[in-house]
Amino acid sequence: MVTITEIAQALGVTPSTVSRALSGSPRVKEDTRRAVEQKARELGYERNVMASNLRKGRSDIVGIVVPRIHREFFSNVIGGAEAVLNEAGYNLLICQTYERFDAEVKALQTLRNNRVAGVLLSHAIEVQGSAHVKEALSGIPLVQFDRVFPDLPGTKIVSNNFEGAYEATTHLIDQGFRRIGTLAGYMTSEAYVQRLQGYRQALKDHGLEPQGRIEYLDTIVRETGHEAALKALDAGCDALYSAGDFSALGAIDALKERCVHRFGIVGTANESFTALMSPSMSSLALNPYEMGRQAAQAFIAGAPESTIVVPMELIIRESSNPQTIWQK
Amino acid sequence: MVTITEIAQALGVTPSTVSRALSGSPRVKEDTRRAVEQKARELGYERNVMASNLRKGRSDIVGIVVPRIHREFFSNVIGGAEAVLNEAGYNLLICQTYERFDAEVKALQTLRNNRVAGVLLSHAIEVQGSAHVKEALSGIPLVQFDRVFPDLPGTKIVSNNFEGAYEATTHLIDQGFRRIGTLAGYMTSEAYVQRLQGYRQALKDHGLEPQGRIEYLDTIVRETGHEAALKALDAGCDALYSAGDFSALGAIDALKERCVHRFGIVGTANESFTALMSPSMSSLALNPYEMGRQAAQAFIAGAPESTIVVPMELIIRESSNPQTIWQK
DNA sequence: TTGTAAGCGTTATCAA
DNA sequence: TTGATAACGCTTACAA
Repeated sequence: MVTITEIAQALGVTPSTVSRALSGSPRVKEDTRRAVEQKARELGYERNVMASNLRKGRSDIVGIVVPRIHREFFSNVIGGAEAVLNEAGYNLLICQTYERFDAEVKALQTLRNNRVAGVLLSHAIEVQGSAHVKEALSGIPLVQFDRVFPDLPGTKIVSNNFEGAYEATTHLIDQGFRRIGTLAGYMTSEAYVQRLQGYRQALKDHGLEPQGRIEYLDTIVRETGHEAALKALDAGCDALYSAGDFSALGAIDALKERCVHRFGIVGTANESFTALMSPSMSSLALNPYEMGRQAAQAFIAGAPESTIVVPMELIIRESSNPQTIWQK
Repeated sequence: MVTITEIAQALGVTPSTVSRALSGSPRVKEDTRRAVEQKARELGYERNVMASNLRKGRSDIVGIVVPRIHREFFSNVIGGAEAVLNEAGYNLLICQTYERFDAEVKALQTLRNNRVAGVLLSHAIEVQGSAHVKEALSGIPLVQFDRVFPDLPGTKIVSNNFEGAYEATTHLIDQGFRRIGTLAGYMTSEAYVQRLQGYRQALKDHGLEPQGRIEYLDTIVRETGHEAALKALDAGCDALYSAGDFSALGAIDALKERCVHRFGIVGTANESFTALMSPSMSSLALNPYEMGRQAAQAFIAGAPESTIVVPMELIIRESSNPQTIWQK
């Protein structure tokens, strides 16, 4: 492995000069710089990142902590962040928590131990408070996205969940549905809370506040969506706004089992399967690639205390059309 | 940031002793070790990984290079590798190539510059030869998986593509289909070549070698699958074995457009949308989690020159049933 | 069992 | 514009 010392010896200068030349310092004669670059290429020199990082006291790695990379939302956030960060000379170290609290703790410790330059974080569902983050990341720039804790420092990147859910619910009302329930996700997450509030507000503004409980909490996966939808059918619902696509998928399972007529569904996240299903699923699309870009930019810009809202977009497909026939 | 020197001072010993105590060396008195561990906890010490790595000449990061993380195959490989590597004290640095050659080159350079302990690699489709890998990774342990170059050193983890494609094609024959085409992927990749050979062998063994060309190369995404399927229909095919799920999806688009009867399709990879579609898609499942585990274990074991075959499994659903009705 | 000392390769500070 | 020097924090021969 070639070092700057060897380059220096070959050229009869000191390592300091070589270091300056290679890191683009202005305090180097143009001739010298060219000679150094030439020789470095010739010898196949590559900077030892570990040594450089040690000396500089920081690494060029940015950690991103997500529940699971195979969720399209998160892989697209990663794509957006990666595009911006690579451009700026950073590398992305991806950690998955699989929605578990201890995995999130471990991931943050690992990142801290590796002295990462910053952390982009979307919390695991199991996480209820932010103490572990404060402990693990003091001094390390933090940007939260999607699932954020307001009491943590740094930039937060969120969707306009309230407005989005309001629009999705209003769309169901416009389609003629009148008893609209919701599959509401976990109330430990701000995003889900806001979607629930947007849903409620839409009903209220249209004079459709429900009799009886047709809000189903803690539904986020297919199975729980299925169970909740069966209850919703029994409760006389004719539509559901679901705060997630997978729970909406479970609900559709229930509709098909019962061969229901005139029932509307809108999911949230616009996972690609929503377009592939039959009937296809209407869904409130997030904008993950843009959220990833914004998160990375906020980190690079130095993460001032702020909240950036990335708008959602309602994608209308067959599942919110009253004419749609639900059968296997 | 607390250092071993501070711990040493606090205890009246030297940094070497602290270092030994914390890294589990046997050359330390049990009392001393306890005292050191105690004090380290007390002061909130965390090893500076950058310094440690510099001194040891290697990092505890393993790089994994994949085309795209949101493909379920790859995110599951990553999950399997992660499980094994975390257990062994390594961290995973994930790089995406988006199927582009220059991104693969850049990723390998980045990993080399970071002095990663090893690299797990599945090549981008654009990559035609292995010279760039040899150049970038000389001296770094390499494990290839799925898309491998036989001429590179190190362990290769592959699927039994020939046997799998043979089984998938035979299944279509058993279902009564007689003029079976194939959407064959890119012949620059061993995996696709072997699937094509398995398909051909199955036809041959059943006396069904086709008249005319019904092998469609370079089909891997939905659009090209759609185009190829239209040609296959015009060529009188009554079934298709597709070496990928996305191209099979495009083919199904074509079947639905033409409202075809009695047409069988089997895809490859068992992406989760295959189960969600209607009609659902039969698919030749890979075993990505196991492949990731095997790749990581091969790296840890020291990657001898060998090839590990992970078996595929045919998942039979509606698309290969002659009774299935194809309509929108 | 512990201490001494050197050095991993780079960069920052100061002086020339 | 360049050089000398020290230091980042840790590990590891070797010596005691």
